[in-house]
Amino acid sequence: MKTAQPTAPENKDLARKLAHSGLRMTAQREHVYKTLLNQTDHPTADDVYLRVKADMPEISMATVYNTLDALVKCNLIKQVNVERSATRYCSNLKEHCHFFCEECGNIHDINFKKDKGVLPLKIPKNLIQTQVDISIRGHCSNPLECPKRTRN
Amino acid sequence: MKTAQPTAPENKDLARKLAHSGLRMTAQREHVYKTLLNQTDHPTADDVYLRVKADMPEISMATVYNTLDALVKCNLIKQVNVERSATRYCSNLKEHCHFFCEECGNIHDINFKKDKGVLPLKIPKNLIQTQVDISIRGHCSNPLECPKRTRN
DNA sequence: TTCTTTATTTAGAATGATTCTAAGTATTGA
DNA sequence: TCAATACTTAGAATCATTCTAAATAAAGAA
Repeated sequence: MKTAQPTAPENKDLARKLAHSGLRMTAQREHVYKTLLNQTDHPTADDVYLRVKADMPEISMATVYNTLDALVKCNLIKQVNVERSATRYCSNLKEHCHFFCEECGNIHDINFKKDKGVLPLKIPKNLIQTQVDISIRGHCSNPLECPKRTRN
Repeated sequence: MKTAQPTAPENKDLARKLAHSGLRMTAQREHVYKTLLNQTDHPTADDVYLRVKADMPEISMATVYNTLDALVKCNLIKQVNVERSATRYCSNLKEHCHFFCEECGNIHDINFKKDKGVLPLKIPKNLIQTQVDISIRGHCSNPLECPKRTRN
């Protein structure tokens, strides 16, 4: 295992935040993090793998996934699309969004208020929007209404 | 192939909407659609497969997927979580949401306005929200800024 | 130091949702 | 009744991700 350089200022910060979660600073983690900091696009795990591989040819895909998970847990990066389990379908055609319970896995429909407000977003003029999806994550407060789901 | 019963009123409606997209009414499509109409949960393709299979044991998974796609295209049902390609990561920790260009596949960060309004949602009291994700789909209006992406 | 424990990395296998393929079957319209 | 097209099917293929087991590295104790 290569030793990381914790002397650079951004590395000190990374090392401190990793340590706060009981994780060690490693050369692999440093490379993955630096790669993400330098990118303005939203790379996939495979993108990150290929970019880091240029500097560190021996890194493995598993390490990239492990490191991305670690960085997400340390609040150093964010995941753009979280839901990776099976796509779900519904026949409710009224405009609504979804509440996903992280404990039981159930999805509840949430209706919009009649006098819809405007979303507080600055959308650049060159981007034409066709659809807005709002999804809420959280949990059901009543345990009786939030039974642990058996199947995913 | 079993013949569907286009005499029932909801079947007439289904047949009409399918025909509007140049699709035929079949027993399989009728069963899949009826199964979704009867469910208040948000079943996965596999859930639908198992439920339809009870009435129609010979149906295949491929048909369920094909039918779900067809029903989505006819605006008869909706997909809850659309993004099935690789998860993406970003190091922008400011509160923001994402604009996904359906033409080039690029993702742009969209910032919130400073004086954030309240989302026009009626969230039941028993649901405790921890996170709200807003994602916008559309396209870049300037073709120069929206080059077709080569890799997914 | 030296030992022990624990963390990390790795290659490759396994998984799971979805899509593809090729063949067979049904329906339509000429 | 025939030809063209649509639809269904089983099973293979794909792709992102997770798992596994072994090897390596670092940290803390003696």
